[in-house]
Amino acid sequence: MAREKIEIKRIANASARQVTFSKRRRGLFKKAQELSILCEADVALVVFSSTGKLYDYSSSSMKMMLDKYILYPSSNRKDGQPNLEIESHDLKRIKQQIEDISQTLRNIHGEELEKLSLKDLQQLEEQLEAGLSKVRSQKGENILKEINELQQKGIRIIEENSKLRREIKEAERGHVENNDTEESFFIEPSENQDPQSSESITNAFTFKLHKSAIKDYEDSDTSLQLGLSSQSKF
Amino acid sequence: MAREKIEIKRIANASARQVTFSKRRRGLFKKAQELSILCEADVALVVFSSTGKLYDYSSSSMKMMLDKYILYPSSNRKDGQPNLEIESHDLKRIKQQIEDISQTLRNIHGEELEKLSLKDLQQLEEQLEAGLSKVRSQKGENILKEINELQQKGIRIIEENSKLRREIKEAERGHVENNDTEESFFIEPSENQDPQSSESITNAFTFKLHKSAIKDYEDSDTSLQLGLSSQSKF
DNA sequence: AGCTATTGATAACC
DNA sequence: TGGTTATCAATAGCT
Repeated sequence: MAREKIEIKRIANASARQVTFSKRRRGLFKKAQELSILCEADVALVVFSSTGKLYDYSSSSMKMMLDKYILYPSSNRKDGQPNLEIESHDLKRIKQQIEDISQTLRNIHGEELEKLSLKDLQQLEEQLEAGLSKVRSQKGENILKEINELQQKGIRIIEENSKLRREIKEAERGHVENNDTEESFFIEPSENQDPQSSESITNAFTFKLHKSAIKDYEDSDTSLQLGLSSQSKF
Repeated sequence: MAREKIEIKRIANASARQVTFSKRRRGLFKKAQELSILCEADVALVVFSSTGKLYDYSSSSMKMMLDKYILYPSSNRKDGQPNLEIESHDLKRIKQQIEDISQTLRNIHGEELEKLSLKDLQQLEEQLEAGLSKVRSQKGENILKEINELQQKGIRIIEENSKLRREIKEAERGHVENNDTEESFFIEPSENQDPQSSESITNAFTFKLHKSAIKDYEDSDTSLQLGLSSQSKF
């Protein structure tokens, strides 16, 4: 219904097809709505584009429509046979799939293993080993990352610390009356006059953690867990 | 689109409404089909007349369409909120279950670990270790059980063997013509006249397996895997 | 995303 | 329902 008559067959040109889809889809939905209003009909329309996108319309709730459709007596149908296996059939299959997967999951957690053959157990063991290996590897990466971040943070704090100490020295040399107004960061200058504890508590902790972490990580990937697993996500 | 323009609202006259329903319904179904053909779209259309009569069309099978619709990911929907209210009852729960299980399963197989926090990874590792431990334990039990069965079988065959040998001796003493009609079981009597190889090959294998299995199982639970994992279920 | 010449759908009538 | 026809609505090809 336009400049030229077109044959009803797949439109070859993809973009032309997309345009036509948009236009005709709108028209179809409009007509569906008009029918439902003019004639008091219940209309449900579901369209999937060739790319899988969903468009739907229902004069009432789609749930009600589908229930109505599914429950429509098969004897009154023109297409005769199968009607409400719609739910039973596929839902059953899906439920079965979930059941199977759940069983696998239980097995993975070491439950209900009695039902498995030795072959199954062997496969399961290999799966778990592979997964465990990957999990540990990822954990290792995360730990290294965390350590790195802590290290960077430590370096920044040390620099800050040195800077502050320099400022304090200068301050002590001259005007003592300014001591309290000077902004202090992490380290209270008056408590850091012992040269041997020249790092703040925070710094000391950071680096202790760093050193032992590196060491512990290299020969055991679990020793740090308690200390680090309570950290936030990153 | 006709002699006069009409307002889109319920047609008061019942018979006029019925006529319009027939005509427009046909038009709607035609357009639905054209859309599906022209644009390679999947279209499903369900119409109930005001009297409750059902008319439906689907470019593919209606069952397939509705499944597709019901399982359409809620996140991709345009109508936003309570999307698949169709989700009759369990469907929502089932979908959620599938999501959860799939995610867990992927994690267990060591996929998509990047999204997990160190804490999550730690928990996952512990889960996998626990599961692995149980799987190995069960595998050990199964191995012992299989060994036991093989052992019992071996004993039975040895007894059978002895019995057969006794019968052969008796047969040799008397009527030799009966030799071929006698049923032989696992062991061909004529090939077992050497007293030192008095067990059949099957028996020998069984007991070799048994001995080494017990030994190997006690200090390593993997050495037997290749040999036994190809056995049938039991 | 608009425009418009055409085709297609259909309201009123039979 | 089914058919006819004057109109209105949808849209194909362009821009």
